[in-house]
Amino acid sequence: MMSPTESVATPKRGRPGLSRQDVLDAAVAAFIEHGYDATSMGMLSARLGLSKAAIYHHFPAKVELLRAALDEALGGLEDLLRQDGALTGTAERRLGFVMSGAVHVLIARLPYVTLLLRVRGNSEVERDALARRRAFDRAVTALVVEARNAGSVRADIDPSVVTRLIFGMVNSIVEWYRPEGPESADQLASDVLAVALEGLSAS
Amino acid sequence: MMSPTESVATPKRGRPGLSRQDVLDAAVAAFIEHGYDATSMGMLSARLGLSKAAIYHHFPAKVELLRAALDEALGGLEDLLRQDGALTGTAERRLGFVMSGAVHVLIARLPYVTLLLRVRGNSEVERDALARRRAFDRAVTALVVEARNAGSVRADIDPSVVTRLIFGMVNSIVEWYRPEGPESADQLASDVLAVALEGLSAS
DNA sequence: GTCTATAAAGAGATAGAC
DNA sequence: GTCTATCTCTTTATAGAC
Repeated sequence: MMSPTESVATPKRGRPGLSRQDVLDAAVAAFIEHGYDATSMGMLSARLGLSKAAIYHHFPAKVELLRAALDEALGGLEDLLRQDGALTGTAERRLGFVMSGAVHVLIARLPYVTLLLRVRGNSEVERDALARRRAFDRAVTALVVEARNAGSVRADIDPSVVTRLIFGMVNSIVEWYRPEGPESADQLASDVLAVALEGLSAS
Repeated sequence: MMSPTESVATPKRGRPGLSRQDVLDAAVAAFIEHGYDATSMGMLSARLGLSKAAIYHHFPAKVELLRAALDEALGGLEDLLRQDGALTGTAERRLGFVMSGAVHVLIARLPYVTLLLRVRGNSEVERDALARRRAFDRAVTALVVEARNAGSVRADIDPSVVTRLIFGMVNSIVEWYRPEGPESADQLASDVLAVALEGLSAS
């Protein structure tokens, strides 16, 4: 996760010396609470205990904070589709891998994915993110269609409706999951897979 | 839905004469696109072809537009819990009634419910709405627990996790459902019930 | 790496005319 | 029922000192 040369950022050198990552994390938390547009640089500077101007040393504009956050979320999802479990095996197993993997990505990058799921396309950066998200959705729908053709997914409901419902369920986890809570990521991923595949009815 | 005296609003009397409902609908559409806080009175006035000041004739403050919209959504959900199908019959049938009914409320009041689901509690009005929404969630969770004790809902997963996952699926419909699309509300409600109860696996 | 000061634009809301 | 004009505060971003 870190380049050998420790990259460009200087985690601690000035006085307080906030890192680029510190600034980004605070910004993402604020964007989630108030929405990106409604979050002012003044609110960020208050959270960080920094002047507004100092933030511009780390990021050249407000929108670059958003871009960095969304890229973090999308990178995780796109990596998932490139992994072995998403590419080899039966359609059913690949679909299960992607569903479970999406839960893990969502939890591992919770604030970034939360922000991604709230983007509505009100700027160029947001529209770019939406396009990448749609590409991910299309890949998953293709997987559902494959599994359906193989006879492992129910054929009485439109595949894109099934995909939307299942990923609606997965994505809704950002609304309530907290890392300090009782559920582990593995447990939750297994619960999601169980409910998605078998439903909530008692077997 | 209409009082006998046709209520206080004057749908058409001045010159263009926009009704209170016209203003509210335009405001809700804008709040959904940009978020409540990020929507300015100037944007609303531009959408309506009206001056900013004219909006204050219909609503005394920006926050009253939000209050009216959220009340519309919450009223629909609260009514649902008071209906006969939610109060009598087996726990399993009551739960099914509420799930299916929630899909119908969501579709019938799509913009209002969409707005409700985006509220984060950043003002008194939003916190009041969240409290009413939590009360609805608690009632549904209680229904899940009942159905589970009766043996009709799987017991291997925490009831509140099951409730959250299922209503995450239901609520996600606001992200993509369009009334002009191919799916009818009845069809979608039946699809949701099928996936929620039986899962996506081929039977 | 952080600060103060500032510019230029836009915010919510009100007054008072018609 | 809608308008113009205005008040006051906050917005993003920059300049330049330390």
